[in-house]
Amino acid sequence: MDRYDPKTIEEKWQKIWEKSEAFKAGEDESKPKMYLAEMFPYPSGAGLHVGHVRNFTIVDVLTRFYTQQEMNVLRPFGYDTFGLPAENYAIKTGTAPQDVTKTNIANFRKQAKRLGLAIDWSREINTSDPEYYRWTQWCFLQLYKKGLAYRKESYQWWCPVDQTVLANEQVESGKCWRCGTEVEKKKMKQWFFKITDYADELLDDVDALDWPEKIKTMQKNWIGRSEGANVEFEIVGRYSVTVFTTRPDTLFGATFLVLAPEHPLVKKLVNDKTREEVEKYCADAMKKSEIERQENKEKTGVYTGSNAINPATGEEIPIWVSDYVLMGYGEGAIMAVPAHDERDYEFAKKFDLPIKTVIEKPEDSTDEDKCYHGEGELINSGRFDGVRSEDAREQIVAWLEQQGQGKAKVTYRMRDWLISRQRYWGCPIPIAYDEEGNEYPIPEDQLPVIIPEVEDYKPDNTGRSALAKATDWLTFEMEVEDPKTGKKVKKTLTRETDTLDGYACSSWYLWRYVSPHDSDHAWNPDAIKYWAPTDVYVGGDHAVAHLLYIRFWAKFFADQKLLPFREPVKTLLYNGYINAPDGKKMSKSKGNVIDPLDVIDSGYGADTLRTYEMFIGPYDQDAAWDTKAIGGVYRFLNRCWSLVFEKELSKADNKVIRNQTAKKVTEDLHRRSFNTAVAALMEYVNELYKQGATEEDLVVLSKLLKPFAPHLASEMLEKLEENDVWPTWDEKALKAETALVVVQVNGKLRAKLEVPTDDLKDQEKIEKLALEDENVKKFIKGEPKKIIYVERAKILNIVA
RNA sequence: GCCCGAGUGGCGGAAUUGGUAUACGCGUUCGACUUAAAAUCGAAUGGAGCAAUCCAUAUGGGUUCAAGUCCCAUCUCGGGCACCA
Repeated sequence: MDRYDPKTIEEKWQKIWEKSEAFKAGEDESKPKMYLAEMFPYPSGAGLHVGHVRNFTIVDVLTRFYTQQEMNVLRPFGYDTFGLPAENYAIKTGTAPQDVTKTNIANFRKQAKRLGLAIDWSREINTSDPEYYRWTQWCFLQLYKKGLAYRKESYQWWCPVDQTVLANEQVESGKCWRCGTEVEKKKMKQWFFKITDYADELLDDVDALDWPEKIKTMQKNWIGRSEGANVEFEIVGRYSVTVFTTRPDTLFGATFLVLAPEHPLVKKLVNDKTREEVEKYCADAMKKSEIERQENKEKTGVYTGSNAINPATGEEIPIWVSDYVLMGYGEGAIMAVPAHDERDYEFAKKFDLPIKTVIEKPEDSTDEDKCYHGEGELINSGRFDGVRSEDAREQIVAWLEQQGQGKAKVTYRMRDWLISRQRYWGCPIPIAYDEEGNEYPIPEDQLPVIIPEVEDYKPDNTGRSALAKATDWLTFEMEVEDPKTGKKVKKTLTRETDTLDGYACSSWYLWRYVSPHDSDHAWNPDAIKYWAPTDVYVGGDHAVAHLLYIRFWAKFFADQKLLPFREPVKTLLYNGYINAPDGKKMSKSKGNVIDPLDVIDSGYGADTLRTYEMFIGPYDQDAAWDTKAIGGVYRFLNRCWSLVFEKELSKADNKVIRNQTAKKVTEDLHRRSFNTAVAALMEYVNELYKQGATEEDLVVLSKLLKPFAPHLASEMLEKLEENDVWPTWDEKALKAETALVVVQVNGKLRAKLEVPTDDLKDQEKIEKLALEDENVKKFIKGEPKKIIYVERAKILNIVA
């Protein structure tokens, strides 16, 4: 071999690893375990992109680092294969999604192997494999049994292009997350998971997670817990209406009520005079898209014709309808306190409604808004006058509870998780119906409900997926318990044609990895006990959706005693994107995509690509691809190769930098500072180039390099006849014989003293040396006022 | 509008506990090798100045022996939320 040849080296080692199944998770359960995973990819037709490489390499560097430290490491891999791209491709070309998926997986697997990833390939999973989705259906049934999977009719987000409903988490600024079309509201009967049952725990447990603050904040905002009260307002002569408020202390200032246009009571509150106008207003409001509603912040509304009674004052107040009140939050109705709420204030001004101040603005308040929404003393509030608003909240709620006109209430912004999709390429929901519409879960021993083959995958606006076209599959006979008589009867049933949101399939895959071939369990109880939860999970997407759902399922299955933990991911690393050289997002249409396979094949090889992507910057920040900078990394690997294969060994003693480098790289990997770890290796190599290297220097280099450039490092270790066990360092060897002490006068650098390391303890000696220094003398007139010496920082500051 | 995060050379970035600002890499310049180029190797590289030195971490203040790091205000950029009562 004449020079560093990545192609030959990489092919050689990839074959060796494949043959020896080098990365199978260890089975010796006496060793400490480490379970790492990336967010499994959706295998698109385009193959791997540089973002995947960054994501996978982070996991790989840590996998190899912990493996070299002789831990038991589990690093599996899989594919998230249900979803729209495969189905849309099938609609266009007529190829079955099953076949498209197979081809794409084969391509992804091949490409991932060319990166030299330390994957336990015996654990590969694929969410559209019937052996996998059988257990997704089983998970659904567990939730169903406990009442946490249920059907209800309500207004839902509907994407008119993809012809399916969407979860709240999949609507981004009023648009479909997949195709960008403005979503519409459609009233439909749909399946939900009752994630709101876990709202409190999901919120309370966030703080303790070793996750990025950004993600934690987003989850907290998403859950959006508000404490307040539900208050009953009697409607003159008839029913009552319930409103939610976070400010029960302002009850005396409630001068009107506002209902959302969708509120069911609106119909009953109108009279012959107001009916026409109210009905028109509500119809218009519901026709508007969410974007239109958000853009137009000018308040609109109409009077219903009915009045309510303020339970605090006994006064009659009008009931209005307005689209600034949202049906989906709280009770879909509010008590308006225009003196202390900006939105209510605007509304009152526009429609000339009374404004009554009930909280006195403190004199020192700098709040200049027209309505004061801070705290203060109550006024115009009967016997609560003079009470601080903070205290009045509790007192007024207590008083309402006594009267039976209200109670303390916690409301969440988060809604239940809508899981129905009117699409073909998803996991069928294991439910069937009789002619009366009664639900029957498919028994667990009859799973999986297999996706039937159809001719035409196209959805239509019937609200049913293409599964409805598989008539042989759609209806079947099953022995069931009759809901009225309780007797076993044979019935002809019709299957549910909705499929599950893909996020359901990915909500439990981290547990399938521990026993991917277990045909009796979704996850094997012993294996899950040893491996789970996941120690390090790496991804750059799904801050609220996926990462909230896996937490929800973990808590649910923990309650069923099926999981021994309540949080599925200990440490989350949220990696940044890799953008095009121009700083913009890479996209096919802009033609600025860097293909990682091209980079490898151009001669750089996978090791250079991996090391470059780790060196490009902090892993959690976005970075722009730099076509030139990758050459620097290639040069670095060439120098590593050259040190082992070309250069003569030297007798030079590089003990200090060798030990320092081992320590630095180890510590940097522990704190996930991959870019500085590579920089430390570069410094070390530069030093070895200058000083010459001993065999031990090279062994340490190869071992430290292996997580980043595993093929090259393996080649180097083979030549050196060494194993890859992670090097330790000698604390005593970290210090050179002499050390540099920086001398400052009044905080400015004036001299550098080279002193024997042993003298660092001796402040007097160092002071003496410093004061004798010619340059230091120039800046000191007379006696120094004060001298500060910090041994740890090796700095001496003279205050003159 | 509200809530976070960030602003350091020509560029990507480093500085982990308040302690030598600019590690490492790119780019640029010079030199060696070469008929030449590429590759490689070596050296220099924040600004001003012959130099001593002075000035520089978005801007303006403050705390401290010492501030990129802590505090206050302002500006700019990025992200999240956004009529959530």
